[in-house]
Amino acid sequence: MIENQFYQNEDVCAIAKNLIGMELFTHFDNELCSGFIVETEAYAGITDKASHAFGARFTPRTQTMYENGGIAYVYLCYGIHSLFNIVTNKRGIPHAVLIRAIQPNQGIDMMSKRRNFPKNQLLLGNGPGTLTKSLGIQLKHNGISLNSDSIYIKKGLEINPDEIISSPRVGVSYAKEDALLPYRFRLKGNTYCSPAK
DNA sequence: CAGCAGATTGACT
DNA sequence: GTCAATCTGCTGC
Repeated sequence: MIENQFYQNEDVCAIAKNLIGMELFTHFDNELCSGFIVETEAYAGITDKASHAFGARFTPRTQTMYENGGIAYVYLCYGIHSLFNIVTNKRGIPHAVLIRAIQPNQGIDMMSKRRNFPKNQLLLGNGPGTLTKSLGIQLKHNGISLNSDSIYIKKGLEINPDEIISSPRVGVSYAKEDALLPYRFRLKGNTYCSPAK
């Protein structure tokens, strides 16, 4: 089990990187499912324009991000898709790591069932909206502890730091401000990563 | 209070 | 490649 101290580190990017290769478990309705995290994205709260907490915005929806690290932040995007985030840092600092893709490991039958048996298993976890559906994560799990019986994370694959690719959203001079925006981390050569945008 | 954009996905042209 | 589905929260009237 991962200690709360890990989640409450102030370096959200380091956490996003360390989460690569870890195994995410869900235990709902007596069904155990898990997958290795192969792609994450760090959201550095108030300095990240893409974050809902940019500019220290505080709404009923985002208040979960302001809690202590180590809980889940499940957000409904476009009214349809649940996005699963891991809240990091300490209370009052809205940092989070979005899980963008997983590689299914345990309970694949159950995940397939939830997704209505897709032909390709890659589809089970190759996007932030699809992995939540496969694992059974729903809006009502917003704010749940990541050390609970329902959702928890363990050390999974041993990852060589060389195998983790980080991709800043931009790398050019015309957008200095945006150069600090979301850091994406992915497992090199892993086919389960989400579609690049 | 009406209108719009967005951390997305999947079905259809 | 294009577009609808559909919710939250911001902006402007």
